[in-house]
Amino acid sequence: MEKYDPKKIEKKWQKKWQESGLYKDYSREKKLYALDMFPYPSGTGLHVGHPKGYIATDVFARFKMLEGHSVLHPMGWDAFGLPAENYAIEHKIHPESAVRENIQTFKAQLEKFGFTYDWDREINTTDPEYYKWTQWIFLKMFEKGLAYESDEPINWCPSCKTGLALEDLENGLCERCGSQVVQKKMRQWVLKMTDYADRLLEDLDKEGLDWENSIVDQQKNWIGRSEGALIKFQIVPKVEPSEFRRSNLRKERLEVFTTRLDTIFGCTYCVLGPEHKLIEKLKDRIENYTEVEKYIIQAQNKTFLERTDLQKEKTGIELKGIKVINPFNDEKVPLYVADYILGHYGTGAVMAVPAHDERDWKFAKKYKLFIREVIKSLNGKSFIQEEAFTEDGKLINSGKYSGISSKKAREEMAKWLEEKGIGQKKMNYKMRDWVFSRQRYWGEPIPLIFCPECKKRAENFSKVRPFPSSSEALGIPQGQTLKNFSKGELLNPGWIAVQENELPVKLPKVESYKPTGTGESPLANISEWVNTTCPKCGGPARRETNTMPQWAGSSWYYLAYVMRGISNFQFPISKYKEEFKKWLPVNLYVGGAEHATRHLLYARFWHKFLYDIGVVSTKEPFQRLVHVGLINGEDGRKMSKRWKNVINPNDVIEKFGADSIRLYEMFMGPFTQNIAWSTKGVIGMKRFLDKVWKLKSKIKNQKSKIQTKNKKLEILIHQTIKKVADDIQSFRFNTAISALMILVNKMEKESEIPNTSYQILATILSPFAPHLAEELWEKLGHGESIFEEIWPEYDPRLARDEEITLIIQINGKVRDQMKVPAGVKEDEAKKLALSREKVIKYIKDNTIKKTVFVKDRLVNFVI
RNA sequence: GGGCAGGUGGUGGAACGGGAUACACGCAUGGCUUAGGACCAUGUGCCGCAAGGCGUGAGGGUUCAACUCCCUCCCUGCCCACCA
Repeated sequence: MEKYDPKKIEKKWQKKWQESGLYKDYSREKKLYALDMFPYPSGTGLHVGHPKGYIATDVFARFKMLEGHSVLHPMGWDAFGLPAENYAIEHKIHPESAVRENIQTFKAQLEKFGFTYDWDREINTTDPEYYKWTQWIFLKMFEKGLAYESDEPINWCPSCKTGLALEDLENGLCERCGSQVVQKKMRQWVLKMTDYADRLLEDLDKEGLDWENSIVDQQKNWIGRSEGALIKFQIVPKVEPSEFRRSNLRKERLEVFTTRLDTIFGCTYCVLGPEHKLIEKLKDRIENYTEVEKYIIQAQNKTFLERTDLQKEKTGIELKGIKVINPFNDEKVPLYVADYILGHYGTGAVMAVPAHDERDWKFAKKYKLFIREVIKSLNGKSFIQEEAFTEDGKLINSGKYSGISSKKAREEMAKWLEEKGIGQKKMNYKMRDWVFSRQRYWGEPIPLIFCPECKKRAENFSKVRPFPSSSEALGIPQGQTLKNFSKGELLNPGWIAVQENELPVKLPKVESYKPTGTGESPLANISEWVNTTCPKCGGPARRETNTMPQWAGSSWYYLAYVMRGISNFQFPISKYKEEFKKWLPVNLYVGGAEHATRHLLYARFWHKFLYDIGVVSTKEPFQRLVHVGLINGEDGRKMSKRWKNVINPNDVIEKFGADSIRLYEMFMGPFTQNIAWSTKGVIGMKRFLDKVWKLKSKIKNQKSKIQTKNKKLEILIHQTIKKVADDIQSFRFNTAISALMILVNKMEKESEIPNTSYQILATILSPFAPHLAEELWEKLGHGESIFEEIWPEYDPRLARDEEITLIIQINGKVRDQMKVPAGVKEDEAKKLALSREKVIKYIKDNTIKKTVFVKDRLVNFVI
């Protein structure tokens, strides 16, 4: 007999499958959209870790095809952004050709696995026809007032020479290159993601998503909603009574945010972050301003790392001459500046309650400030001089609120604040708006044009009708423009949207695509591209030269695959709505956990926006999300060039075949877990496939269905059909394969196997080892592909054993076992058990106090 | 410091509250062979000649019965981190 030679059969089937369009039957009633997080074609090629997720979706896709679904299973390239650009700079080639080369490498590698991709739907985020739509979505957001220009300080990476979103930092270092990030004020485009914070948070629970807890929690954590209150502390005016009226200082207030309003009677001082604007305003009144200024400069010079490193030691300085008034007890308390207060969270200022907050407690101890206890723990113990008590409890020393619970106090105090008009309940979020511009070449150009004339007009218009800055407060009907200006154009005077029919705004060719370092994108140097005319008034205007971040193109790509089914990205959007309805939401989304807080939040944000403007009809894009565990090097360390432990899938496929590596990566352990690679393990899979191959010689060609002579084999087959199906459905591939192995081991021991049994084996193995299964199928004389088959049905009665082994325990310890017919009754089982020699020996003359019987499982005698 | 996931043989790992270690790797012994990362058979948690005893990070608890549920603690990985 011929040997199993994966090299020979795999190429053959890969070619046939692609040519026959086997995967492109999209007409079936049942539909499934299986999606992988698409790769950055990075230049180093794939290592064996990358395809793990792709194999899983492929197994799932093939399984669903066998169950009669039309399956959409596409693949594409996320090719914009820093990795591609840095690679290009390093190798001194244009990013475009680098990307082209790398895609070729990646694609060649992927094709060897025999995936069910519909390559007709391949996408590439750097294709102008693709980013036309990335730009279009941005323009829609701009139009609705969700994009705004901002000069706020941003995180600047001096090495990558670009601004970074908070999400792009790792311990204060640039995630890409590890450089120290500095704060720099810069003009940026920012997307108002915080407008969607509540929906992004709540829909995680409300929309019935089938996501892993860990990822849901990470997102919730990142959004970081906390319920609290805003309180205005009046600043004590330092003026003579006669001047009081004239002074505008009397109106000066300090606004703080707290989640522990119930502790406010324990507020013995307040603290500002070094960035707080009030310091500058009160400059003249601060008696020790020189020292304060010194402290602030010091604090700002501290790098991100230093500020977090210095956790143990809290520093700060009092603003001498300034006091603020606690509205609840009219107490005048001192005001400090300290760098443990973050400028960007809440209002950048806190009321300090040292008795009930860890940080305030440490600070108060260090500077010997008064600590007043106002919350008593329910067990009454108090160690306020030893440590802060931060839990809820009962209020004391709190005027009329004394005696009530923390929870109730928060309610009532907030009500009081609102009545007095000096505060209110307020949600706060850790999540911030998305800094959306990058000062780099290799990204989508932001399709906006700056027109000085239109700026004047827009400003004049805004003067006539004062324009609120918050988009939700605008209340302008969707799509409507005022005096020809969209919401976005009025929010950002002078910035005019490129017309839809002018899209895409293509990236121009450029001499040097290296960052300029001045904070401007290299695009700024190309005057013939930058200088243009205003689409609104026709006057001279300039293009925006910033580009979009890498995350832009990946925030909607799952829609692009669907669009490719209809046309190659032509306008208008209405063309695609039906198709979106047909395929969305994505039924299965598989990818790395590292995207839990960035890509997945951005994509959900964009999807919700597209839902709001009527493009898609589901509130969430991804119905089921599974995260793939990493494959580490054989040494247990992360696979990387640095450790010389990288394994190229090509080499593995060359030696053992694609089916073996597919099988191995699914068998190595629980899918979501990180596990070290083992080439030995692949060998084991090759052995298994060899066995399956050789089993063919045992086929006894008989026509009848699973024949009854070999009842045990028949039962095992039915059990395996069920087990493999259940396990694939719940991503327990390792145990599915183990079940297949048990079946094969059993078949091996038989002298002959019915033809039908062998065909069932081939079918249920086919999602994992498609090439081998297809080859065997052909050899068995079938003209059609095995993937046109239907997943075999199992007989639920047969899937259960009819003879089972009943365990006999004495005092919970296993002492004996016996074979009995399934479904045996308690009395019968007891009688049988008690007649057994071993049982008699153990029981001797003890009395049986109790007997526990579990049907088809065990009988336990307690003596 | 917070959140999440984990801790089971020499290794990767199985196990609806019911036989701990399925399946695979490795190893050992024997066989086979024109010698290969081949194949076949048997064995393989620990102690013990055996009967038997002990075993799922540690300690407690619930239960007839705990890897599984509850409490306390230790350790590892990932994510977040002065978040008011």
